[in-house]
Amino acid sequence: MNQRELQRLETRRTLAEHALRLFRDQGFDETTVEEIAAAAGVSQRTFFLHFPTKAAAAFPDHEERVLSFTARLGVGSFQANPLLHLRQIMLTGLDTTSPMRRTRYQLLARVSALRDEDARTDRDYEQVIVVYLMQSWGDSADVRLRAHAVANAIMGVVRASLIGWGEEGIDPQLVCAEILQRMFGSPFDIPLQSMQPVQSTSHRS
Amino acid sequence: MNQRELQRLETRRTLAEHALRLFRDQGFDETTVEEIAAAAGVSQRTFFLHFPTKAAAAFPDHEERVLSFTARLGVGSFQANPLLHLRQIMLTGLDTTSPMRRTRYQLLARVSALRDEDARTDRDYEQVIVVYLMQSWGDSADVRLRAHAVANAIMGVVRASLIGWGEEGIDPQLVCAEILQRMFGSPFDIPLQSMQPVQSTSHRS
DNA sequence: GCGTGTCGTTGCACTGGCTGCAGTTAAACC
DNA sequence: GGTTTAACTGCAGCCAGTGCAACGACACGC
Repeated sequence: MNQRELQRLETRRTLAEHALRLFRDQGFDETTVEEIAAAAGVSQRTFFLHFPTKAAAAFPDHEERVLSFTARLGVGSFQANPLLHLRQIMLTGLDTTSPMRRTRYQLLARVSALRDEDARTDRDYEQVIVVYLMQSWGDSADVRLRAHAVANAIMGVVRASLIGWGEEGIDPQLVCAEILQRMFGSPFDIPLQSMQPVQSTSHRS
Repeated sequence: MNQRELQRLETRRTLAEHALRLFRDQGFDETTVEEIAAAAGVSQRTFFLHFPTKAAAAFPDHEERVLSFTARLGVGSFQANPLLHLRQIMLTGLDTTSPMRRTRYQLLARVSALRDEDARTDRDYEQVIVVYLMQSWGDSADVRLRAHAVANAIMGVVRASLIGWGEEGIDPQLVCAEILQRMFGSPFDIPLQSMQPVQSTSHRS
């Protein structure tokens, strides 16, 4: 690794660190980019060379996490049961060891601008999931829509679990595993394209 | 209705109309608030008296839709099967008759700033759904989390259906009904709080 | 009708996120 | 050692969004 690349990464890391700290200590709206840059010892212009928006500094590892997710999912390889595999990968991605991630999700509960950013990053995961599912399910407008629906549903569960983790410390893996199990276990573990329409609505009172 | 209120509503309607038209014709980023206001014959300052952000002008009926949704859901009344009732209300809310709504969802597919705004409005629905579900399921941190998860999952399906409608004209009611049926029909139609953890992962290949 | 208060609207000045551009410095390369 | 490259900087500027003081027309009580 170059000295240049090293310095660049260090600057980025420092910016993200101070950004999260300032957001937590004095609030998102009350923190200016100028302040973050000053705290990190660089100019405001440099901040925007590293992050496209102020909120993006709170998610500095987003890109590599998406890449890691894509790799672990094994887009390009084939699975006997893609949804089961997907659930497994989603769950193993929920590491609860990093205090920085915890701080981030605690902030999420309070700062709407960060929830916006979080929702934005989720769209990248959604795209990966859709591509992955369509490898197994086929390539049509109908299948694409189902893939989007399933991806949205899964990520909704994950998001709720993570916010619950930030707010109340509930282990996201446990609750997420249980709910996904119920959604995936049946009937979601068969390819949706092979499903027949359901007529009657049988349910208990 | 006052002449004043009438004029105010008319101004708001005109602003929203020109905003959507300009977004569609020349792009979101290429349209300034100044332009929208000028097209509607008012000042830029007035625009921000009617809408908090530029993007919000693309969703002028959001607040009343949430109120209508809340009313139709009957928050405050009790249902034998709340999830079944919720699904019904969500489906009847998917009216596909308004060309303006169609335009909006076509724009959603292209303009990320509007997807952000859409995600933001969805959080209001989520809140309503959570309150509604907790009336039936009880009031604890665990139940709240499950309610959020379910709400996110449902709205994910609805959102995907609506985008599919905008992009490819697929009837959102049909596909949404089918997928929600599969998620709700079983096992989601029993209160989650009464569910037992699931141990084994039985699935077909 | 008439005064008074309310309210939709306006202009202005200002903050702050974000960008384009031209330039400096120091590491990297040959 | 000279050239190229790239991280960083300063500056000027655009645009979204806000606070404030004011204006004018409508509403309302008398």
